[in-house]
Amino acid sequence: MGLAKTEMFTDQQNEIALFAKVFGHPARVSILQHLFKINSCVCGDLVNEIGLAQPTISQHLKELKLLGLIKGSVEGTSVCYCIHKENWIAMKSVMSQFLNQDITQENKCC
Amino acid sequence: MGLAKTEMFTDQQNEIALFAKVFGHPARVSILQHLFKINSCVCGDLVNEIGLAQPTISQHLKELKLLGLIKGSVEGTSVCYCIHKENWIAMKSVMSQFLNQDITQENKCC
DNA sequence: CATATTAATCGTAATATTGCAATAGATTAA
DNA sequence: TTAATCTATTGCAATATTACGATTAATATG
Repeated sequence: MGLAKTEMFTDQQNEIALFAKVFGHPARVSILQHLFKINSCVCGDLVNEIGLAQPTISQHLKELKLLGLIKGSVEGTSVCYCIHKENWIAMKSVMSQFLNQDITQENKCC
Repeated sequence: MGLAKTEMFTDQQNEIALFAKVFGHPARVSILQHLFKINSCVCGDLVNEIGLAQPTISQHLKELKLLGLIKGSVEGTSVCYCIHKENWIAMKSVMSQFLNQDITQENKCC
């Protein structure tokens, strides 16, 4: 079906999955790393940097923006995208809780 | 196309994306949380716990196993699945590096 | 205004993902 | 061996994702 049955999971589980999904494509990982590195950006740079077509990059940026992980402001004919730091920190908190579940006890089997 | 152009990204970027992708579905998030919670498991439990059909759960388990995040051992007619702790820690290291990129400097714009 | 520049949107093709019914495989118990 | 139990696999339908050419929208510049 291609459609996840989100209604049978908790809000927290769905939120984790949504964040993870957006990181589930190397182009978006690359975009975010680049934005962190140069600490400021325009879309055209990313097209050159990454090598996908402009509409493709634009679409990936849209998804990142939709989740609030980046923000963009118009600068003349170009758009300046950068990390939305407050939201990034909030996202990290959600993901860290998931990644750092208690791993100390011994398994009862396996 | 539905096909990511992985060849234009680094191994690290592709690895992050692969891990993230597997967390990109709430059923797999839920399965992992349940495995952490009870610290031992069989597939039948998960079918009752999560509410998806048995083949669906089995398929999600397969993906988690493929990435090495869980391991399963046959126990009679059932299979005992649990977190692969060493691999989980290794995965956490990769994901943490990505999530904890330097966020301290001020943006040059935005 | 006309043109250039840059990013967003639309439309579409190819592929991937999700979910489950039906079935097969494996193991135990009688 | 047969039946019961549990998990994996197959096959398929519905939806999602990815990528990009063509186009549009918005803003600057001459």
